Amino acid sequence: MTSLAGRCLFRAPVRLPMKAVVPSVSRATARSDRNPMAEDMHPYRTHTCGELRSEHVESTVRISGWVHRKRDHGQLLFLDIRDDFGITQVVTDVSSALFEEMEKVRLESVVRVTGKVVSRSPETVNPRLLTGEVELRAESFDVLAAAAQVPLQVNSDEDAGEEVRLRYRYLDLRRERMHRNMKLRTDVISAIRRGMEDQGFREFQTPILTASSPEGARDFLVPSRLHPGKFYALPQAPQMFKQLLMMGGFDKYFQIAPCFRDEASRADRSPGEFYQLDFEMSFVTQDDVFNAIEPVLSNVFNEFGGGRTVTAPPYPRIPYETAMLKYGSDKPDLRNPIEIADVGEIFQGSGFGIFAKAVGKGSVVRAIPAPGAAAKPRSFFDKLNSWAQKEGKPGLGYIVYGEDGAAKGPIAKNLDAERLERIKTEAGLRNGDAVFFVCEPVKEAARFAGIVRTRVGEELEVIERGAYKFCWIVDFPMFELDEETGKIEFSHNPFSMPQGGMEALETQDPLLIKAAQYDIVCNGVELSSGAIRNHLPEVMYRAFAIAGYSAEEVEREFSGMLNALKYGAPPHGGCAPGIDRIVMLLADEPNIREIVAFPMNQRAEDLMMGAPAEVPAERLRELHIKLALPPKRQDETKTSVTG
RNA sequence: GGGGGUGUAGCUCAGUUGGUUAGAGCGCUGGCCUGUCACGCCAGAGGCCGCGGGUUCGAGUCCCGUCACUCCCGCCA
Repeated sequence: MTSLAGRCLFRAPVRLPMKAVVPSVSRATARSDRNPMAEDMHPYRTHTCGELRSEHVESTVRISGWVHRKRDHGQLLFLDIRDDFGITQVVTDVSSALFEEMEKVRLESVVRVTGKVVSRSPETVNPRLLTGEVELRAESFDVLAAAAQVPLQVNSDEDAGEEVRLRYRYLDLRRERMHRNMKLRTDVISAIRRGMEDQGFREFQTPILTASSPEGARDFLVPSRLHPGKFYALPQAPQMFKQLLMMGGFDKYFQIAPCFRDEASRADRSPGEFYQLDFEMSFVTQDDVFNAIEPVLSNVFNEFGGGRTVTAPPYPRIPYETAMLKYGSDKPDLRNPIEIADVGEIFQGSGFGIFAKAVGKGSVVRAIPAPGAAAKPRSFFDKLNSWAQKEGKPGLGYIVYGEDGAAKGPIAKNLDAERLERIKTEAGLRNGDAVFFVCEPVKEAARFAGIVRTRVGEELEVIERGAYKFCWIVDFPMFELDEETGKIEFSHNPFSMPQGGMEALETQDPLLIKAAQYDIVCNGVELSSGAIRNHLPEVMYRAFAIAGYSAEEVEREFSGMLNALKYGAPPHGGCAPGIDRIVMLLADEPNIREIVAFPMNQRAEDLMMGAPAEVPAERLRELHIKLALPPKRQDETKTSVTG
């Protein structure tokens, strides 16, 4: 925390119209000593608003900044002047000719104050300000840029509505929280760059105007003036380019890569565009990839995580199937100590008919331990039961194991002692714990047990705070069955190497083949997915054939990539953690827009710049585009263009 | 595309069972105040209660529609 503040304070800003942003104290002092109201003083400032200390007392200085707050005592006036570096209190009184003008100035106006630094009397020192030991007695005052009444209060923590915040983002960015978040973001990104470069990665740029990719999300299209009827696409990720760089013989690539997807937004998913730490390495195994990125992430999280504990490398590696069973999710939050157990077999042929019958029909039973919940009142269990009913379930059965070891509850009555003991063992329960049950077909059982695990963890407050818990989810299935069409599809990235290579593709049940595909997860947030890539064209053809693509189709869709593979591609792999989500975790913000300077709103509109926007008919003509708008609103139909 | 929440002063919000002139804090304007640091005190301006329709003697409040913002599902290889 303190290192952060220090960094912000003394970092050299880029956009300031002078050489020495934080001029040496002695120089500034010496100058003003020669000529107190120095004409050769910098036109805007000799010091920043976060800089003045006791040692500056008696020197004449100049600061510029925004009027953060006014305290008008009638005969005595305080102005807090704010800039990127801090706040300095300026004082004047009625004996000064400046008093009237300073009293009138509106909040958020940009002003310049020249005057003498004076020390504050001990009882008026403000320990919460970096500059709180001193204040500036104004000897000259100018409004450099007057502010209109602001639509949101910069000097307040009170949350403004998001629409207002986005429309006036430049004001929102002045506020402390956004200012802190944006500085964190830039600092995190430069730390990541340093970390990657230290590991021997080189940063490359890849095209922004590229070809539409047939798989995955919808892409944004860019019309071509020179090629009527043809479109570029913005990259959803530089996936193919980074692989092509490997084939170009570069050993280790990375990029803070902009990615564009025309998909709906979520709180943790920004609409339109986001950034990935995209990287790729040649001649590597999965372990090599993990070993390369784990220290970079751990270092960044240790440096900027505000003292929270961080998983030390190597991170736990959890097979996909295990994750679905034990956590009911492929992005488990390991801060929650609860682990789900599979107990369907124990209910088979038991006296608890509902579960016994369902298991006979192929359902499974998952046990979700509730540590210490035996001490909870009946209402606790009732509350969870009615919550489950609201989620569309018949209810949420449970057994309570009392401190004396006796099993209680409606289900317990129908189970014999041996089964009750086996459940206790299988689910890792102790006396004083309770356990909830989910009985559903396997996929739904995993999903819902995962939700119950989270809910129970929250209710019992057993989720560890102050920690970043990382893990890898590995061994994703290569293919999956589309439930509607019954067809086999790639379950993730079609360019991943199937585990077992060609032999596996030719001899195994496709649905049992695992891919060399992995996700990195932190605190239940999926940071990225990655893979060891398929670098062999014949294996690629075979994999696509299983997913129902003919060789011709593959060649048509992926010709650039396939051709490159035919000229000797190194075995390679990589990963692409999301920068925005990393910063979100570090800033402890629940919404991704809080860590993006100029985000679009949920409907992918930029309210400040007015994007997207209609364009003049002339531009459309030039692009050979004719609009065919939906006949929804009358005022919109007018804009359709012929030509 | 679907579901939930919200929409009242420049900003954040309150507004009871449908009942007189719609309130508060901050900001804004004016007045008082020489040591505050979220300064304090007094006064004032500021409202198409998102918009349209309906029910009613009467609607910020109830109903229908619509728009906007937001959260979630679908989607995001």
